[in-house]
Amino acid sequence: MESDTICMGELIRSRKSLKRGQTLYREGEPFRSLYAVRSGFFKSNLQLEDGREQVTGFHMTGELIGMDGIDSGAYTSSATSLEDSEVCEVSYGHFVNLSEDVHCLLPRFHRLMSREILRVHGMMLLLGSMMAEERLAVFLLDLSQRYRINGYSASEFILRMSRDEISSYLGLRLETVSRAFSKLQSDGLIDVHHRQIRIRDISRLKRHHRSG
Amino acid sequence: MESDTICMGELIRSRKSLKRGQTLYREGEPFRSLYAVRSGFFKSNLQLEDGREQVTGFHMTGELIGMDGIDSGAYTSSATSLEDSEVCEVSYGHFVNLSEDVHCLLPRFHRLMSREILRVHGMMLLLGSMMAEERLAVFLLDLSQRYRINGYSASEFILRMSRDEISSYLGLRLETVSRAFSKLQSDGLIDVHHRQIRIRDISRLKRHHRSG
DNA sequence: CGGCGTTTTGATTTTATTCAAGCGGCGTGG
DNA sequence: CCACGCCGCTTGAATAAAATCAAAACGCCG
Repeated sequence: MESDTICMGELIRSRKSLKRGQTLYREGEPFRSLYAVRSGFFKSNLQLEDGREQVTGFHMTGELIGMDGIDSGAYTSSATSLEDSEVCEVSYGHFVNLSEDVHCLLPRFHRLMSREILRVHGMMLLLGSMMAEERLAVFLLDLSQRYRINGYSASEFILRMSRDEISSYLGLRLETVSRAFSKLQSDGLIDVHHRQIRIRDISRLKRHHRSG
Repeated sequence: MESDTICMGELIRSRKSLKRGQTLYREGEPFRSLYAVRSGFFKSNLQLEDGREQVTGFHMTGELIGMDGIDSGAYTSSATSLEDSEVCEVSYGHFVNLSEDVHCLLPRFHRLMSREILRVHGMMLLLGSMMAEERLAVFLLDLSQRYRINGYSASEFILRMSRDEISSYLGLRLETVSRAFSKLQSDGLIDVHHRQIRIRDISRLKRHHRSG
């Protein structure tokens, strides 16, 4: 095997650009690579035979996707870009080989997988025990925090996904999501104009998600 | 570091027995170990400040739990035995060291983490887009399959968990779960007597979960 | 300006929750 | 051994929440 730096180079070299709406990988395709989002925005979703769809996640810069393919060797979800995006393709085989030599990789990878488990456990809590408005409030707060982490405004941002995609992710119907947006606005917690969101009162929005 | 065999010995030596109702680890405790279930039955659950609880999983022989602690270094869920159980404690530190030498460990571990991600994505689908009876049908089919894998009957088994724990897991109320059990029974799909379950018509139960 | 896709809003129905009561097995103590 | 009370579960009736069906508003693009 070659030197670390070359391998490291290989690892991060293969970039891909995707136009809005393009699919990065599809449910059932053989799993070869993980993808680190460099810029842009993605959704992951599952399909049920009868046509029902479940959006399982939204992913932005700095996040790693494709880990669901490791178990069976085929992706179990599809990933689609919601705006022009760039990813870094990481060959899983290369990664495993490389991590034998480069010590710091493995713990980081494990933490990323663990974090995905946490996230989805949190989604179970949301889907299992929160009401519509609370779900939306938690969703907006989560987005807000992730934008902040990436250096964007935490209080003002543009939704990259449609109401329909939000509704699937939150286990609601499109109309219910729309009503919840309207309610949060009329309560003075947020401003909504189409996909433009402004959080007016973040602490009250957080409290919303306790007291219903 | 000592020889592989000694480490391997260490890795699997530390067994723990738990009586029914005992807690293996609690949300917030520092993360040190993963646990492989050797026998018995566990539940994992999250707590919300306001008292709401979400059961995030049920775990039986052969399954690995505790992976949610890797990211932050503290467990983010609690694990409780639902019957007298035995686990094998696996020090995460030891495991990582050992996996540098013993090649086969890492892929297996990654697959187990990946599998947990799959499982919970599936739960998102269930919680996000299925109705009460369908959720219960899917739950029973999943249990059935896991019992089969472990060499038990797939068509007759005893539930280790209460109606309340099932309802939390399925994002429903206890009463709704009870009604769903009764409905599946009156439809001739299953027999229920308290916690004793018999699946009468597995293929129809599977279809139930398509057509509602 | 007109048409299209997306979103919002309204009225109604369906589904699950809530509240309340009853059942039934099980263990305890008389 | 039986009666009692408790706990977990089931069932019923009323209520609340979200889904569904339907229509109107809005922004976008040609």
